[in-house]
Amino acid sequence: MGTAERKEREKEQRRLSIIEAAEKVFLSNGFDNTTMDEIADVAELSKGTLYLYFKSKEELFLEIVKKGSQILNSYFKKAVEKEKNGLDKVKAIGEAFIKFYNKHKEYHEAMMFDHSRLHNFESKDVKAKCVGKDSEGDTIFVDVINEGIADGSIRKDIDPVKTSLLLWGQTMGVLQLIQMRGKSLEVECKTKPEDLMSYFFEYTGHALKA
Amino acid sequence: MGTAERKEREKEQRRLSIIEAAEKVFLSNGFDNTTMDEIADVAELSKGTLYLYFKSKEELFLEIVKKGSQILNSYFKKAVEKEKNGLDKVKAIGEAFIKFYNKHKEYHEAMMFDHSRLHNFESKDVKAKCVGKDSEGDTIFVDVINEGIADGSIRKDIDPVKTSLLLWGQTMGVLQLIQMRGKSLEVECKTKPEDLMSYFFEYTGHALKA
DNA sequence: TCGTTTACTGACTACTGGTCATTTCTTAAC
DNA sequence: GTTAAGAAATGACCAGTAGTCAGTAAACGA
Repeated sequence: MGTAERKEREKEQRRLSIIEAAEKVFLSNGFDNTTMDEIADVAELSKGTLYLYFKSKEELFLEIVKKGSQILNSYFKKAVEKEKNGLDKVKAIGEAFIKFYNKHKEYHEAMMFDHSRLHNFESKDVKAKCVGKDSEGDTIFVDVINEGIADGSIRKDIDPVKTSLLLWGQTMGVLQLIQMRGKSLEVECKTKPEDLMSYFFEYTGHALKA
Repeated sequence: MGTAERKEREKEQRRLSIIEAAEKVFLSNGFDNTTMDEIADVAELSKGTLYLYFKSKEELFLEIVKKGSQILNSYFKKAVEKEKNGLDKVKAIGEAFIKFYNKHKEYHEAMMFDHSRLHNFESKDVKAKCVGKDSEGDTIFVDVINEGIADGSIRKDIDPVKTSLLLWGQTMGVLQLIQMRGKSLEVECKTKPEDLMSYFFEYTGHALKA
């Protein structure tokens, strides 16, 4: 009989509905201003039940980070398809990042938060990506750089792995700077976030091109 | 009579001793794992007293961040003195950052934490620095880049202000990546943190040099 | 129908940032 | 030396919240 299977499905369904509820609350209120009781309310369950499905508040939060990084990843894949040479693909990835940042600011914020606070946790998707691998084991960044070296659009004396690490770190850093100093940038430096970003692309292009 | 002055001094002294106690606890346990009671214990005062001198736990924490960024600043100043041309000074600043990171990991961590979590607070020293100004109003980064352009060591078509913002953001980002992925870097990418950093310098040199 | 397993509940605990009425100490005038 | 006013410090207390667990309800199989 399919009872066991049905139960399995229902359990998974419940799990997903908790994540959905958590997503709503976390993304609109942030980690610190979200209570487990609130999530339980939205999920129409008691707090205790949440702990049957997730070990802790942080673990539940990580599910949202994971979703965000999956979305980001799909942006990357789409961006790469359109371009012909390696260097353009690198730029397209950068632009995809910005697009993601603009369309999903809440996800981005959650991912940043995770990045800087929840060290102790394992989030394969996010962790792996900055290392050049996404959740499916692809090495988008490294591949694209290698492609660029092969097709002559990227200079030959760079190290693909190190460079992909660098680009990831740099992009995160610059975005973080923009996110936090947005207003003071304009006031104190007369620099619009978009301008700084496109300057960053230009700079990176210059650093990589053959 | 000097009573008032003496009281003033004593008050300042108390303030400093609270900061000192807070520093010990924050730097060894981190923000989240530190309680105000613990700080009060170390300072040999009651918790209530802490709140006579500091508005909140976060404000007290910011004092530590401030100290860190003052130390960092002194590293920068020293680094710049030694070098002759602009590009070398930029590199020296980068190396100073690493030196600071290695010698004062706990401060660096505190500063990172502040950066990513305590948005709402004003920490002039830190905030201003990434914008090219330190607490005394100097614009070390921008100055150094301008110097490099003038002496011909840095290419003329870069924007000093935007570039200094970029370099700051990038450096923070790369360091953050190293700090968080230290072990997995070596395992998954066969890349030592130091190697990645020196590669970063090389890369930056290439991007800036005339 | 009934015993058993599974899912769920919500009152409870432990902890902690922040408050404030009360106590203790200091000072200066008499 | 005494005392009253003011300053400094205290710690019991409050409110909020992550996480627990004994107990209840529902689903199931016999």
